Amino acid sequence: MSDLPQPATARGEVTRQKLLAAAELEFGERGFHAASVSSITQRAGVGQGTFYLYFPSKEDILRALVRHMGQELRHTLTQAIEGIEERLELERVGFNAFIEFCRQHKNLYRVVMQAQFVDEDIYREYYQTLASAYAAGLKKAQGNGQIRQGEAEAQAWALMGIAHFLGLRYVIWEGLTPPAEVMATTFDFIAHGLTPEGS
Amino acid sequence: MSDLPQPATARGEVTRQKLLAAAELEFGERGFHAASVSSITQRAGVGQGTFYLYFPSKEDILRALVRHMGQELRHTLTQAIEGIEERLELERVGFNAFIEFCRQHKNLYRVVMQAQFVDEDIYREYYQTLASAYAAGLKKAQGNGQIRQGEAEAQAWALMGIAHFLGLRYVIWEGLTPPAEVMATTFDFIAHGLTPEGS
Amino acid sequence: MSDLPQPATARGEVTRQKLLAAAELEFGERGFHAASVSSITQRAGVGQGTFYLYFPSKEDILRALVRHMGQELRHTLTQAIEGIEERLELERVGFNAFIEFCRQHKNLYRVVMQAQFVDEDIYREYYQTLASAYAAGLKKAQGNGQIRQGEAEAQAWALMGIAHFLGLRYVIWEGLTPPAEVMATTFDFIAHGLTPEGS
Amino acid sequence: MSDLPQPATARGEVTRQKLLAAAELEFGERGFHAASVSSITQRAGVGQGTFYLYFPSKEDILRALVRHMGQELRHTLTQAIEGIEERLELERVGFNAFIEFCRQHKNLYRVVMQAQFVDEDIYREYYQTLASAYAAGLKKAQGNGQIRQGEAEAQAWALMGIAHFLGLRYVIWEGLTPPAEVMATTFDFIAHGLTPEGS
DNA sequence: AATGAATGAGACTTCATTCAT
DNA sequence: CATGAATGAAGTCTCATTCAT
Repeated sequence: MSDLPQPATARGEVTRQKLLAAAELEFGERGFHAASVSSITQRAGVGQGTFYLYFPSKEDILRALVRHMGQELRHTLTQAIEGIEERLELERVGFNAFIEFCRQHKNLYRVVMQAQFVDEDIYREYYQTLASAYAAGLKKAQGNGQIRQGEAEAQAWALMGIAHFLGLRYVIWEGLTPPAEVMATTFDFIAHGLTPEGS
Repeated sequence: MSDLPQPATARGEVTRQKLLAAAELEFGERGFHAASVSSITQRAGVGQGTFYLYFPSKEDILRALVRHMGQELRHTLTQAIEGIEERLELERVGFNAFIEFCRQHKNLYRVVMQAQFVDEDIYREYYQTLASAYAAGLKKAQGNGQIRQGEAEAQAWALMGIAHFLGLRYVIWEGLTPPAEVMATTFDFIAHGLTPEGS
Repeated sequence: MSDLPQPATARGEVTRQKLLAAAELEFGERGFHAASVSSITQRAGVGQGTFYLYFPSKEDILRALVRHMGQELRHTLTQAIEGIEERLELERVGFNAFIEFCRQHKNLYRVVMQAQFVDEDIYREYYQTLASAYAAGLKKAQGNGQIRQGEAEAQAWALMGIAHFLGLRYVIWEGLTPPAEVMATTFDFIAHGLTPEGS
Repeated sequence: MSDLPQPATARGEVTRQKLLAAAELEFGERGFHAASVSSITQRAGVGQGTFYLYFPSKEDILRALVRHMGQELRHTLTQAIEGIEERLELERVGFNAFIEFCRQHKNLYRVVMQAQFVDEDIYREYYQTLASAYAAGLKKAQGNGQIRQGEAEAQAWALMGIAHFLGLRYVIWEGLTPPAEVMATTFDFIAHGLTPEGS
């Protein structure tokens, strides 16, 4: 019937980006249900009808947004840790990069959490994609003897949980980079938690 | 208008509990917005109007529910760890108790997360109350030399993050108690992360 | 089926009066629709169900109230003018009595006006009963040559209009007895308007 | 949320007028509370949601309607009496114009009276605006020696009361222009009531 | 490619009334 | 005589989506 809209023009792409940016703000501030399509289009500075030229429905823009933010996050982390051999150093840098990402995307948590009630799959995909990459790296580090042996999947989710909760507590709620002692204690915890027995 | 409705009879209390239980199911399955008051009352087996005899609004029953579940969780954990002196043992038992609580309250995560978009305060209160109690225990254990020194608050949030994410990944999403290796790896991580330098 | 309730006991009559008094306040303050039966019973200090022991419906208590207030008003006016022979003097006294009645029944206007939308007949009855008695008196005064000849009905409604609007403007809206000059001007107007040609 | 809806297109203005006209009929026939928004939109021949494009709430359309009818009435009266120098002649013409206005706006009384229970201010404004203009004219006529000295405000409200009650009794309730004798008696009353002592 | 007026389904909430106690 | 918990009909208002321009 109606093909999924994928405007090819540059002008169209600009409009699409404006809508995504507006949606991020609206979903973050008001939540998915309270954010109306009209508030999104107003913020984007386009007409209400224009929305449906780019997204088939309000749910779809949330899906697109979660995928987009997931990609950005993974891209940022990948860039940050590129070339780092030492695994614990990599963890530290990755953690810092995540915190910084949160600082620049205050709406990340709320957008992703809302997705759960709109499309459970997209929500799981967001975390699972992250976790798979994370676990793969840890598995390799286990192979190198850089970190403690064990279920890499479990380590990945545990580390994600730590980052998530500290990000929530300090960055999202208080708008701070976590204080130095918090960071120190956290790394102390992670480092000893991961360091192999004999080292 | 704004009289807090509180029918105090025994019959009334039964009705209130039925509504809370129905709301937990509805909010868990459908999410706050998709769950209609009428679906809650139908599930509770009472008339629509009855709802408003016990809760001033749909938002209020969510608030009540989050507080209720928070209390139940804290009560369960407190019971589980009662009398345990050794801190790492306490962590293990507490963690297991949390996992078990998740298994019995599959809607916990979804209910609590929804609260964020209805009443941010109640959402924060849920975690902060948990974290404060957790941090207090850790502080004491640091004093005893049972665990590594550091910012107890940071340790608490990190440990909560680990439990939360493993609960999400294994219990909520897959309906399992985490496999033995996962538990083993996780505790290995926690134990070494917390154990003091010299031990 | 259910006979119109007419409790014979003294205790019952007390309750009925409490309900009528409460209804007068509620209908006056909030208007018929905004006034709930439960607010009336609360104010009367009786249970909600008790209401229906005395009045078949919310509309019925308004009907009863309008009839009641109409009777009181007519009774008050009748008492006030009793024995006065001179018609203009009677008008003055009656007018003053009406103003005083308004002062003591601030809700009169609002209660009566609401009746119009609940039961047009009771509303008309209120004014027509008043007007008939008024016109009869004027007719007689015309016969005596005390006032100008003419359609007594028209005179009655005109005089009622004057009293009503001055009562609204000064008593109901401002809570005052109309200032002396206002009263003087008004009577000047009425007196000359009614005095027969030759006098 | 609270943007005042004001579609400015010509098509929009037509829709707005249709809604106002429909509301006048509905409020007049059924009263404010019994008149549902959906009955108004049905009568106007538009969709239910369209209502809220033009009026923020059901209360607001009543406010707009009362203001609108007040303006129309004042405009009609102003036109009718334009250029008339002799004050008593002006009163007669104005009175007739008012009666004619009532005949063409059978819902005027009911619409205005309802306003009292929705927004007391708009109700008072309606009468006060009328009364101020009326009193100003009377004051001037007093200055010219055309009418009896006195509190012009009191005269204005008395005259408004007369017109209102005769309009109610004959036009609104019976659908008639008041019979000739009624008009004659009324003017006789007014004329003598206003004519200065010595004339 | 863009617009924004129009739509109508659907949800929360209130409240008159009933009835078992 | 009195009560108050329970009911369910009904109404206001929001908002995603469509379509003619």
